[in-house]
Parts: sequence; C-alpha cells; structure tokens
Amino acid sequence: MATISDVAKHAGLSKTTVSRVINNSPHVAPEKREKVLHAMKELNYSPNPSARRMRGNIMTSIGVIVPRIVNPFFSYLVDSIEKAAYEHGYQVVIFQSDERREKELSFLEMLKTKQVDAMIMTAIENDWEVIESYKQYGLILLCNEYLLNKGVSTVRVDQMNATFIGVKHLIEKGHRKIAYCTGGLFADDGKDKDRNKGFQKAMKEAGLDVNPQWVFVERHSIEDGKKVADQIIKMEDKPTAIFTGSDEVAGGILVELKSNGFKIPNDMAIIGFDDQPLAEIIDPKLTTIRQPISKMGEKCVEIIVSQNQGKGSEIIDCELQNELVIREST
Amino acid sequence: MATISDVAKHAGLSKTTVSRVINNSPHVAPEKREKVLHAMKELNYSPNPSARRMRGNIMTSIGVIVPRIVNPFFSYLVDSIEKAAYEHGYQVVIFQSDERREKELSFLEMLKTKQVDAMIMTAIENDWEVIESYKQYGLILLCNEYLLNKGVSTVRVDQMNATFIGVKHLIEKGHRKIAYCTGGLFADDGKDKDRNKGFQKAMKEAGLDVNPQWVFVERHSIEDGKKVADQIIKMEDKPTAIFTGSDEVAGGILVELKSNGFKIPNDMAIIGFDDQPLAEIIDPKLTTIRQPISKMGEKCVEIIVSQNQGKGSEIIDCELQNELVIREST
DNA sequence: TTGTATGCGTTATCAT
DNA sequence: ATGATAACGCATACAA
Repeated sequence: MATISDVAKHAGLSKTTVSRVINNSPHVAPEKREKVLHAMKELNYSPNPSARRMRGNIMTSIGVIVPRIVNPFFSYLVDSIEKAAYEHGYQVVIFQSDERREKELSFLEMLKTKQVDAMIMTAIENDWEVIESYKQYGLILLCNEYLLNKGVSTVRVDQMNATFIGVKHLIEKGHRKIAYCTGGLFADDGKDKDRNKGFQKAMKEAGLDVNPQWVFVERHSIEDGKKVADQIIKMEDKPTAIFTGSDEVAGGILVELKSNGFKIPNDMAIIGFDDQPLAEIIDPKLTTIRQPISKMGEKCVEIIVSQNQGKGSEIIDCELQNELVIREST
Repeated sequence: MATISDVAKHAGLSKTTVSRVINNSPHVAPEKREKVLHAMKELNYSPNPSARRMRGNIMTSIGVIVPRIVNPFFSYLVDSIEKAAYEHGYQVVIFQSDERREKELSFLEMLKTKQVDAMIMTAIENDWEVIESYKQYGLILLCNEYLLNKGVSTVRVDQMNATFIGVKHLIEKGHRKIAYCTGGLFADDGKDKDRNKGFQKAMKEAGLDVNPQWVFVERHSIEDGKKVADQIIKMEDKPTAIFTGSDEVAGGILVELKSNGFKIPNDMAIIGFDDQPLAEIIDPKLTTIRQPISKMGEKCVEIIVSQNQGKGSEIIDCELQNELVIREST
C-alpha cells in the first residue's frame, strides 16, 4: 500500500508538497500539483486514515448504534440517517448492540478513539453516567431514546401524545375495555414510560380503569403477538380493543385472532405502532401510529453538521410529532 | 484521552512494560502488572486503535456492505453475521451502498486502509476488476452475490434450483399459465440470471411456453406488486399463477388482487421469495422460498476466522440450498 | 513556493 | 524482567 512518501519520491517532490495537494491548500505551483496528482493515480494512493486521525485530523464519519437492525423502525431510521449524511459528505457506519451493554460500550470506544466523530444512539443500554463519560471524546446524540435535562442533544418524538391520541381514537370508537401491550414494562420509569403515561392519561380522561390483566409487557415480535392473542382468547372477560407498541405485535395478534374466528375490528379493534410496510398488506389494514422517521434522521444529521462546523455546541432538544393513520383495524 | 505514556508515568514504569501488560506478553512481574492495571483503570485508559493499526497490528473487525438495509433479507443477513462474528470476538461494521458505485468504492477504501480486516459484500455495484484490485489489502468475501471462478471466496445459495422447485410446485398444482416477476432483468446474464434459468428450465421440462407479456422485471416493493396486479387484472388472457422474486412484491400482488375480488389461490396462485415475517401474517399465508440466512452468515464468519488464523487462503465456494415453504397461497 | 523536522500513540527490536 | 528507541503515515510549525 503506497504511502505519502512513495508519492513524494515518485513525483520528485517532498512529502509536504504532496500533503498540500491532498488537502488542497494554496501555495503550490500548478505544474507540481499536476505531477503529484499524476503520481497519486499512478500508485493508486489513498491517505491512511489511521495516520490522519493520529495527527488529530478530524474525519467525517458518523456512527449509529441500533439495538436490532432487523427491526424495521431502526432499519428505516438508519436508512434516513445514511441518506441525509451522504448529502453532507459524511460516511455512516452502523453498529448493532443487540441490546447488550458490553457491545454498546465497545462501540462508544470508537468515539473515544476517534474512529467516528459523532455517535447517534437510538437506544440506551448502559446507565447514562457511563455513556456521559464518553461525551468528552466526541458528539453524542440521542435519537428516539431520550433523557431530559442530561445535557445531551436529542431528537425524539412525543410518544406520550402519540399513545394518547391512539388510545383516544379507540375510546371515540366506543371502546371501554381497552388492553395495552408494550415492548417495555408498565412502570413510571424506564423504557416506554411515556407511552404508558399517554395510555393512562387517555384512560383517566375517559373515566376508564386500567385492567392489569389486560396489560402485556415486553412483547416484540409477531410470535409474541400470537401468544398475546391466545391469552386473550382464553379470558372470561375479554377486552374489545387493544393498543400495541409495534405493528409486528399487532399483526401477530390480528392473525391469530382471525384464525380463531374473531372479526376485526368488530370483535377486537387493534392499533399498531410505527406504520411499517406490513401495516398496509395485512387484512384488514392496520390502524397505526406513524413515526416521522425521515425527519428524525435528517434532524440528527443537521445537528451533527452544524455542531461540527463549530457553530456552537448548545444542547438541542428536538421534539417531533407522530401521526395517527386510521385504516381498517379499528 | 489518556495515552500509554500517561499510564506509564502514573505507574512509574516504562511504556514498554505497559504495552506488555496490555498485550499480556509474559516476562512481567506480577506486582508491576498490578500497578499497570491499576493505573489503566485510574486513568480510564484504552489503547488507540489508529496507533495500533499504524504499527501494522491487525484488529478484528469485519465490514459488511449491503445495498439497502431496509430490505429484510439484508437486515436479517447482517444480523446473522453480526451474531456469528460476536461469538468469535469480531466487531462488525455495516455499510449501506444504496446501490451506488461510488459509495461501494469508498467502503472498500476502508479495507485498503485497514479500518476493517475483511469485507463481506452482499451485492456488487462496480465491475469485478475494480473490486478485485482491493483484494491485496484484505479479505473480500462474496455473500449472496457471486461470480464463479474469479478467485474470490463465496457463500451463495442455489438460486436456480430454488426457482426451479418453486415453479415446479406451481406446475404440479396444475398450473400451465405461469407469470414470472423478478427484481432484476429477464436476461441470461446479470442480476437474477440464475433465477431466470431456473424458471425457464422448469417451464421447458413441463413443455410450457414463456409468455413475454407475463414477465415483469425490476419489481421490488409492495407498491410495485400492486402495480403488477393492476396490469394483470386488465389482461384479456390472464395467468393463473405467478412466481415472484420477493415476498414484498408477492404481498403487494396478493393484497391488490384480493381487493379486486380475486380468490387466492383459486383465481391466482402466488409464490414469494425469502420467507420474510410478512409471509406468515398475510392472509392467505404466503408460499415462499426460504433462504438459509443464518447459515449464510455463520459460514461467512467461519471462512473469515479460519483464513485470518492463517489456515491457508484457499478460495472457498460454498453453495447452500433454499427450501420451499408451502403455505396457503398456492 | 517548497522543504525539514517533529510528534501523534503504539509496538518490536535491541539493549541492559 | 525492564527500558530506551525507532518506526508506522501523516500534517504542521518553522525555515529557507
């Protein structure tokens, strides 16, 4: 692999001049520039990023950590980040944490060692105090996941309101026995806490009680959804509607109920989350909450670009709104 | 960011000794080792990979280039590679080429500059001659995409046979008017050529002609599938079955036909490709070709690991078999 | 306008 | 068993 010295030798010039050409600084004679360029082509030379980084030279690459790339929400989010970053001349590298703390940490090390200049975290596995200690090494951005007032820029959606309008939609359809299914826990803190609050708020406003038997936690996949349906089928006192935390779970519930003779939405109204492609091909088509994924990606990149250009390092908190997409399952 | 010198100073020892501890080479007194370890903790030290790479020290990271991460086939493939690699202590970085030649090249540069030690390419955008020139910088592996006898290790599936058994299944169900829908072109070379051959072989063996009107090319999405359905609906002479190159397209066709009063599979049998999650939640459930995605990922990592351990650098050509999953749409 | 010398953080070599 | 030093490839301060 050719080095800058090889190019210099080949061109009969010094390394400095070659470096000047590479970084197109002025004060280099056109003819010499040509010579250098020619030598670079000839030797198929490209600068060694490791060496550049060692010199403290900042690169333009953005890391994105996702828990599970097979989750369409995250793959679409990554896609939008990648496209937006490309427009600005940034390269994106994607990491899958698999929801493991140690993987997340090993990725953050890349920030520490300047392998990437900024890291977008779409979920958080470790305690914030741990992650925060990496802030000194580069820009950390939270996207989707968020922690308020922790001194970190954030792009997020108003999950509480999203859930609120979803549940309210069910209530307006006349439902009073509403089940709730989440990917997180049904606690006031931790994962999906805002969605929980939105659910509780909507129920309370309508004077409805939350039936703990109708609350399902930590459900993620189509399979999980089918199991939830099986549980509901066996209940004496069944809900008439269910709000779920993902289209996949909603899809699983829908399919399993259908194959057990339930009519959707008459026997059970179902509402999903994310507006994934499957929402439109399932029968009946799924009512769901659409996330502003493209905007999220664009906003993340916008923040990184502006901060990288040294236009200040203020903490930005960007909140975007979800949208209720009413189809046939409610 | 603490360096090895800081640690050395802090421990009252030399950089060399610290380095020895880091790379746990022998010949270092237990008490000094302790001192170093302690200093490392104290200073929150971690080695700088850029510096290590400059020294020619190989790391253990694998790059994976995918055309589109939102395509479930690729996201699941990446997932399986990531999991297998993790088992072997490798870190995986994912790149999206967006089917652009220049992006693919910029990713290959990472190989050249030792940012990654091996690159798994799941598609090829540039000419092989161009890509081949990067072989000297690190291990290149083709996964899914393949080029025979080009001196590159490959993990692939027998797409021709997969398509053959799929189409044969339709024929055995009594169909004689079979449509064909592909993501590539209907040519003897290029993308999806093997699938085309499999289709033609099955048709020929059954003494059936290929009706060019029933061949649809470059169809990828659910939307594309719906458009194909609309075309078919307008035809005077309609096929009774259709083989498609992806579950998404199949799903789009199925949904659109259904909403136009077609009964599946009676009025139209449909077969998809990939066995994506949606195949099982669509109604009727989709007959499809399952790809051995997990095996593909594992095999890729296995090859990289063994070659990296210097157990030879022979060219390996691994061909895996697909599996026909018969559900309700045929 | 061009070149020389230095240092970035590591590790291998060669002493001691 | 431990340490001093050179070298990896690059960009910059400084010199010419």
